[in-house]
Amino acid sequence: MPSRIIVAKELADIFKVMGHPDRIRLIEEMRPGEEKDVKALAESLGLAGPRVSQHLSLLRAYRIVEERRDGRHHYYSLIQPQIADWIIEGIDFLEVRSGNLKKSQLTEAKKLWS
Amino acid sequence: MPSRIIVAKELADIFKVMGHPDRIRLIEEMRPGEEKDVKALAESLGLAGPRVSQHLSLLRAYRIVEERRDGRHHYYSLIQPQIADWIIEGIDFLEVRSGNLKKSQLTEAKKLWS
DNA sequence: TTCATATATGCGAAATATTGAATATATTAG
DNA sequence: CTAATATATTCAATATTTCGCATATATGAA
Repeated sequence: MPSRIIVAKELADIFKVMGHPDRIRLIEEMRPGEEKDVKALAESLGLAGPRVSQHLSLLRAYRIVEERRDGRHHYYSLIQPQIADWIIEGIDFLEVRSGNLKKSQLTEAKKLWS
Repeated sequence: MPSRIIVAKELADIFKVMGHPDRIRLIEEMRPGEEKDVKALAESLGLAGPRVSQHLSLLRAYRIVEERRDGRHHYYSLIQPQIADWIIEGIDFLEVRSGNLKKSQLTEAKKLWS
């Protein structure tokens, strides 16, 4: 099988993993090299614990995050912190898109995440 | 609604759009500023016309590609050609992932698409 | 007009993803 | 040990995507 097809498939897989707003926010919450436990992540996103845990286990399955256990706390961090920057670069491609978001929101989000 | 939530949602949307191997390959086929018609795209990917047309209409809905009609040919091109480069940068995050792909395949795909 | 080509759209079935709730496990405190 | 906390896993309902195929439209050729 040609390498392009394989690589396209693998790329599609991580895009799919990141194709969920909660997971994007989780990744950005773990910005370089902030490690956080599940409860802290759940609270800052305003989500239920089990949901965050589910998202994290998917991110872990795709080796985007890793887990460090300390007692009953599970601390998560990005395996490749640069992935958070790469996602932020993607914000540039939103500008062109129609209507429902203003340039100020894009720059604000960029700032908050950087 | 906080800008981070809105932007995360919008980012997730384009990630979702790119979360399909055919669409990634389509984008890379239209590399800067190669415009191609549906038949040419379908042939180089080895896919049926209608499938490619469906993918393209999704990419168009998300303003990733634009269409130029000339007679019965519809030529597609990237609205923001840099998006193809950005996707290629994402290949770096695949290296860490387990097993089924070799470093040589990653560099080969990168080369073929660049 | 009729035919062939290029592309788009609609449809239904199968596969996948998301959700919230319930339950399970592991760890520490008392 | 028991209770409480932190996290993970499972389950079923629902929603969304994907796929292949059939059909529709639009253009140009004869």
